[in-house]
Amino acid sequence: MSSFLDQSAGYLINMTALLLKREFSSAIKSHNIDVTPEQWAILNRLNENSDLTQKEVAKLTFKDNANITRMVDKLEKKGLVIRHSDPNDRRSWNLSITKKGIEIRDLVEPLAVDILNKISKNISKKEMDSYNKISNKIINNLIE
Amino acid sequence: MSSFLDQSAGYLINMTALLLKREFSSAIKSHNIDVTPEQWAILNRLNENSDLTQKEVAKLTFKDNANITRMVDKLEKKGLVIRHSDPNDRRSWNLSITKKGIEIRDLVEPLAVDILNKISKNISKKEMDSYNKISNKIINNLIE
DNA sequence: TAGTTATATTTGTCATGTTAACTAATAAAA
DNA sequence: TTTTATTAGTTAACATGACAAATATAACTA
Repeated sequence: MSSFLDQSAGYLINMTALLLKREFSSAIKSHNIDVTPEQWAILNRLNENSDLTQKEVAKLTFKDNANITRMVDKLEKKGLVIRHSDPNDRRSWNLSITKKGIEIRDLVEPLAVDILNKISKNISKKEMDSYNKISNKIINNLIE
Repeated sequence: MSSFLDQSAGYLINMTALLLKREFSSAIKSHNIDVTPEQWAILNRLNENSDLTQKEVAKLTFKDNANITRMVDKLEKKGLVIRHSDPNDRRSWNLSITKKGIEIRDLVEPLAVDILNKISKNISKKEMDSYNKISNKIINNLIE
């Protein structure tokens, strides 16, 4: 016996995200790259925007400040990110990605693209556009 | 500057699941119910099927055996689940949900339904059906 | 039957997500 | 300017997820 919830959007969203993250992690690992998907997301933001504060990274990644602290600690230890003191506000850090950080970011990007291709199998571009549009609607319904 | 990945299916799936889980957790907490969404998922399975082993629960919930051990520990401590020794295989447990477990499960179900309604705002039934269908396709692409 | 292999669960370790409490620094108000 | 409130970041505690190793039992095979 199985619940009607098993085919609900909630269940499916959760399942999809779980499998997707598993796939991404394992792709990164199989290439012997020492970074997690979450750490990569941070590297990505810092690659796009230099001198973000931790708070700004938290906002961009929809994560908690406390998490960012810990993850930046790890990224700093690995030499992928540097904390610079902010001359205007001694409470905050300006973060920058290192050369090594950029290298790692660039190594992972094609793996992300591969996975995007993999999940799109048997799904037309039109369908995927519609899927993404509805994802955005759901996100907005949850953010409000 | 933002990456093309920000509107990719991967990013959106991840974001949707994150917000959805946050919403669910906070709904449960705001009703002062002492259970996590993941624990509720287990209660749900045991409510549908009695005498599942931990391995079976793990398979149904797509989780790790080790995680199930720990979550069942917590559910047992709270008196929501009982471990019965399996007469045919002394390695495994047969799990059953308690009366209190069923009560908790039943309290949370309407909250899950509320959230399903909330995320469906401005999305037609037809659109949502298509969304779910594509979710299933993506899941299959990831499971293969 | 003895020895090997497979299985179900447990335990430990590490990363992340959530929450609360805390520190230091800035901003606002009296 | 002194007090008060807010803000950025840190730390600690707990739950989950992934992974590896360990234990006990079951199943298989020579």
